[in-house]
Amino acid sequence: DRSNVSIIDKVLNDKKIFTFDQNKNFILLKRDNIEIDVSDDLMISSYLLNYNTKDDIAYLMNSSGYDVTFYQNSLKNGFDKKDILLKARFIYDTRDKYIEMLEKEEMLDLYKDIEMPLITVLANMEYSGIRVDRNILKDMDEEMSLRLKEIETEIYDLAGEEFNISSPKQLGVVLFEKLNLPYAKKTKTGYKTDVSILNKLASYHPIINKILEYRGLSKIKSTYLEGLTNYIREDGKIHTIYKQNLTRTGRLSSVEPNLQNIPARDEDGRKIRKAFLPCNDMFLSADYSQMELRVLAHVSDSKELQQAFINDEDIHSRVAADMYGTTIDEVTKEMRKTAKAVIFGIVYGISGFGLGENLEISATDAKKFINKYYELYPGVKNYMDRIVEEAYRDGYVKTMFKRKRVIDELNNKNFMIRQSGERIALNTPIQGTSADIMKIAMIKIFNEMKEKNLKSKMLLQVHDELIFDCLKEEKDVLEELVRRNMENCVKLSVPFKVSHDYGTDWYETK
DNA sequence: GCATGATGC
DNA sequence: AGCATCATGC
Repeated sequence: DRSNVSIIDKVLNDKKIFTFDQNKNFILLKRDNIEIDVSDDLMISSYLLNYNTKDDIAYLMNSSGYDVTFYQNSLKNGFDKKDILLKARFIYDTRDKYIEMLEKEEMLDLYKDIEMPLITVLANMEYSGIRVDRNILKDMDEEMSLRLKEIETEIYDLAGEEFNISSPKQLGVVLFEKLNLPYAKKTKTGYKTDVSILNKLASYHPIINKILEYRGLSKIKSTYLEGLTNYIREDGKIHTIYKQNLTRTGRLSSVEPNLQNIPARDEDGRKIRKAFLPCNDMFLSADYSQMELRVLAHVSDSKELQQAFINDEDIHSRVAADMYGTTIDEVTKEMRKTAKAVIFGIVYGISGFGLGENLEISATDAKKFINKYYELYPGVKNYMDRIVEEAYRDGYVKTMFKRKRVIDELNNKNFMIRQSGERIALNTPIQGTSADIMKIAMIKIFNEMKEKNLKSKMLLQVHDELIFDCLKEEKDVLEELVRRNMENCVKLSVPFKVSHDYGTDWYETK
């Protein structure tokens, strides 16, 4: 009921305000040009403290003895006034307790200096939205329908029968029983038919590449061409929602739609980006290069890795040269690719098995690469041993900015699950610290843009990348401001490097 | 509602 | 192999 909404800012003007989900409040009130200054948000504090709150305070309250209606049910059956009062009372009554718990966990700074200020930044990005041209998507969709129809016919011809290509179950039967192809691997429900399996089969039968193409194109059609169109609003824009209380590492997630997984690598898919357009003159995109590896170099205090970044070397080539005992100039594409896979493995908390799968070599050979890497970068090895030991001792790990993640997997009876817990312990401080730093950069950039009264807007965040809708007269100021804040908001033992690009659509903005 | 498989960093 | 979201089949 918005009939009395205009009195809200008068009533709340000089008060301290505690909320649950200020982002939602912000966007509701923004329509009436009301901006209130919120001091505490229970959804955020409970998230940092590892409570399961989702987007509904009912989860939190009902797990401590209340019986309030879940938001989804209230939407269906109407809101009960008593319920609303109970929730408000709960927010007010528990505020001090939650602040105390944050302080005890050393997360008060994280809460006050990062997560609370970030709410406004995200709400503004969501409110701005990004312009998407539905006609571009429609044209691409029509072309895609034709291509899919063609491929479909070719697949039926090659298979000698018609079947549902989108059903992994039916496809498995065709490939492994009818065509008798090798590498048949079972899942619970049938045969595995994912990319890695199909790639191995490509040289055995021409149907395989057609299936891979069909899978890729139908993903583009259903999720992006059709999916995105459904989210274009009256204003011609897509307004994604950033979830600030979901991931276990501190990253954001993006939903309805997810704008953090718009195709980038595959050329066919990448074309989707042509439909994303600026409202001002152009997009500016700025991304951290090798963010997680730089964070690893810092948290592990690996002098060798740090030196490579200080020298601004191509890190994958550097590691390849060291691993194979050559100079950087002698590194081949294949050597670099292997080194890159090993480095990824390190960031994800390596196992010989996992790396072997990825490189399609035996686990034993993969383990040799890993050992070689440890020899070259003893600091990284020490870090990995230390963080796993600490995780077993404490039951949790923390990021550089004290974000905490409890790892229950480490107490599991199952060896595989404990191993997975060790990988989580290795990866979370790296991924989480990167997320912390990106959040700090976003807040600084947002505030400085506001201070300087810039009309350009921050629109999207994709983990290590920010996208702005830029006015041409603000181009130079914005570019300098963004780079300076991203590179300098946090000082590590290695420099951060930010690269940027401009474009009149998102496709052009490499 | 779960499993599978596509997409991103 | 770490962290995610969405579409589809069954």
